[in-house]
Amino acid sequence: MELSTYLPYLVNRLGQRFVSEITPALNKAGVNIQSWRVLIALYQGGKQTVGDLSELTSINFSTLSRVLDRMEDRNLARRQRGADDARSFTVILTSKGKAVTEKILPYAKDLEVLATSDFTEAELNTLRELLSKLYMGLGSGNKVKERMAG
Amino acid sequence: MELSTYLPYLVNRLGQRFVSEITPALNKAGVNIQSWRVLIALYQGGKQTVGDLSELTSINFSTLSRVLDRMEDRNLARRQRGADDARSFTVILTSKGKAVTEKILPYAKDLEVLATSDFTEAELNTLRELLSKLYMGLGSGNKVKERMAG
DNA sequence: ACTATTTATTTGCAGTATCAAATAGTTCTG
DNA sequence: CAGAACTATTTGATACTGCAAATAAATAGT
Repeated sequence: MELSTYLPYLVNRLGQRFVSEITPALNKAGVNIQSWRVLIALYQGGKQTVGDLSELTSINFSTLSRVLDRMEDRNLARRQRGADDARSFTVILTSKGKAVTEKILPYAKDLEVLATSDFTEAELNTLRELLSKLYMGLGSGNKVKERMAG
Repeated sequence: MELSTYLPYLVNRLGQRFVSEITPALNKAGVNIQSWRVLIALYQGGKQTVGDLSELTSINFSTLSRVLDRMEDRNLARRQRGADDARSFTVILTSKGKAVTEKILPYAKDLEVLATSDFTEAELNTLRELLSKLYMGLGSGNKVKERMAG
């Protein structure tokens, strides 16, 4: 086990670093990392159910439920009973939520731009593609689980 | 802000997925994800101070302190006053810690192998290099912070 | 229509994380 | 070598997370 080439290790440490780099900007705006993930997901993806939001943000649905409580308390988002299916809730950004998102967005963009200033466009595209491919390859109900079970 | 190409997003969801894929194997062995990170770090890196371990595992030092408490309770690792510098503690794997690590290791390796079964060797190497390069580029005291401050 | 099953979300609870302050030990400076 | 400044780690307080069970609504089978 060579840690320095082990993908879960490489991905985890990078993710942690992204979080610690963006955190000061989030603090200034009074939101935490999870709320921020919800904010951009809603900002970009538009209103969606709690379940879809959980999938999109990779936040456990039970955790997400409480993140949404806090966001409602702070008037960043609202839940609305699903019109078609009353089991579900549709989550929407409030205008304050939108404003807060737009305040943070420049920092978030800068973070990526500056972090990749040594990258060529080709490298950037390759990295994005490989990260997506790997994510897809790890989807639930796949060969990993099958083999693990044995 | 296109979420599907935003690196912090791509990295976070992949990291979460790695965690959820390895978790069943960890549960069977009675350790959580943080303890597992410490275990492999010690297994591969040998004994080291709490601070070095925090750096290597990306676990907040204060969190790590308590993770180590639990690991000592479960006899997976031990702290030893630093010989040269008595402020520091050297953390070492116990034989039980080593055994548990070796029990989990095959699953951890499989996880990576199976997740990348569609990858060519070249793609794998590229991905690892780019992840490392990005991590290095985000190091503390760098241009990101400088520009963020302005 | 009536009960069983499935799906979406929340909640109870116990564990886990993080910030800031405290502790303990070291180094630097005069 | 005394005291100030620094470094490594722990602890207190508080907030956050996630599993499993509970709730609530939809759908299926009879």
